[in-house]
Amino acid sequence: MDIPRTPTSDRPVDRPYHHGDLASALLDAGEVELAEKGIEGFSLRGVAKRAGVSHAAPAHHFGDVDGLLTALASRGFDRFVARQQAFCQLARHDPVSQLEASGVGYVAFALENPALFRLMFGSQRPDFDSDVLGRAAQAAFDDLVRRVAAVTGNPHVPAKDRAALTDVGTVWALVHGLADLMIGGRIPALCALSGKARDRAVLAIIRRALPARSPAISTRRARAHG
Amino acid sequence: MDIPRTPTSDRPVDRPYHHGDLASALLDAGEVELAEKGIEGFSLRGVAKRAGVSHAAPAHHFGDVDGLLTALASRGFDRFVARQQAFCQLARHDPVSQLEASGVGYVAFALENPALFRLMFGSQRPDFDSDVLGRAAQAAFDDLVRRVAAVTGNPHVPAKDRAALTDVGTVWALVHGLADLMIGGRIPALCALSGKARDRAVLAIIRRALPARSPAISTRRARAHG
DNA sequence: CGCCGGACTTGACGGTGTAAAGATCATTCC
DNA sequence: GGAATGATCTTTACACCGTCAAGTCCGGCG
Repeated sequence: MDIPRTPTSDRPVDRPYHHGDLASALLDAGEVELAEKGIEGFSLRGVAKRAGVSHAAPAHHFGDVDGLLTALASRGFDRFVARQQAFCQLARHDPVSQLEASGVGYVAFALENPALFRLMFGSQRPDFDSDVLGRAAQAAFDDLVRRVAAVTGNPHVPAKDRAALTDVGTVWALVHGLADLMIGGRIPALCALSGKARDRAVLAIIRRALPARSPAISTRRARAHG
Repeated sequence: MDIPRTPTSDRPVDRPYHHGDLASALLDAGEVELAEKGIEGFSLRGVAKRAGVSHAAPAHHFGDVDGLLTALASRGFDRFVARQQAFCQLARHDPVSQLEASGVGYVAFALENPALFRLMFGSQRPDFDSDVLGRAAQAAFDDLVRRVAAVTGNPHVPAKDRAALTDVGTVWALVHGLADLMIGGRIPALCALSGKARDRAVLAIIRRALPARSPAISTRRARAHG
């Protein structure tokens, strides 16, 4: 730290008393804190220290620690869908390839941001009833439903239609489970891989579970067994 | 509290200074604390209070909070495999039915013990390098590998054989993802169900992803795509 | 110019994990 | 039998945490 300071304060003199955009600075600091300390070691005071402000400053903008975590999770969902879209744009444009690419992107995001991913899917602390987070999470879910529907050709929403629920649930559960297990290092043979090799292995697993390329068959088969 | 106490102490007089089996009493209390407060609100002092013992007593037996959580996770894995076996015994004895039942048991355990499940699979705090937890977790993994191998007929271990890795990874990821998403309430249409109806829906999803009943086909198809 | 209100700091309080030292008791050894 | 020993549990203390209340700073409006 070589920022000039007044003799009596730790606050840099070139930064005004009013930060200007402390809220987003706290979000940036929070993301770093989350990535470094993990969700279990996350601390409001640590975030404040990273942003160079007093320990109580975050509460002023986010209410309490859960408020900051909610905002972080919301931001995470935005980047989450963006990451999946990035993978989709590199893939072929048929529905199956798009769904597969989206799944590989899902797993890639999780491995790139393990603590954030755990915050988004494995924590009780973010408030999913809040407007901003609720909307962000719903958008991610809608994306998935849309891509699955493009493959199956079933236009119904999963909440009402049993076959659609089975279809979406299968894809989502598979990809999500893969992401969660790999974050935790529970599949050593898979976690040992990296980069393209890892993406290929993930893709193989996704294809292994979604072998039926023609839409009608998969949904009917699921119904026959139910 | 109507337990008789000495005037100078909060310790009940009918319990000796030495508890006798405090370690296992702390494990019981820890399980309750975990279930009630969740992994995020879990506190060593809370466990000590539940066990009626001083706040520093747990550290003597488990070192620190992570030590207690490690022991709890280990116990959890034991009950986890037992729960799956219970479902298997009620199912038909062919390999496919056994694997399916095991998956339904996996999800059932997760929903019955959400916080414990999250501790076992979604937390960095338990020490999986410790002998007792490492062994318990490995036993659960071995069970899964064995049941999958019984279906595919592939005798290789997943760590060495790519097709076996794909097979086990697929099943595990699917069931695990289902469990984790349902714990988090992320699939409302599924979470709304309960009891037998829920088990049927879970079974439908498992069957949807494992449609290939004959072993050779599935593994070869996975290889052809990789 | 005055002052009003949001932005941020300071100080304090209860709760938490854990290290160190003290108290109690079962066991063993003479 | 009686003392020594060591494990078990308690007490005390400290640093860190989240959060509340009060105080300080400063842009903007009257």
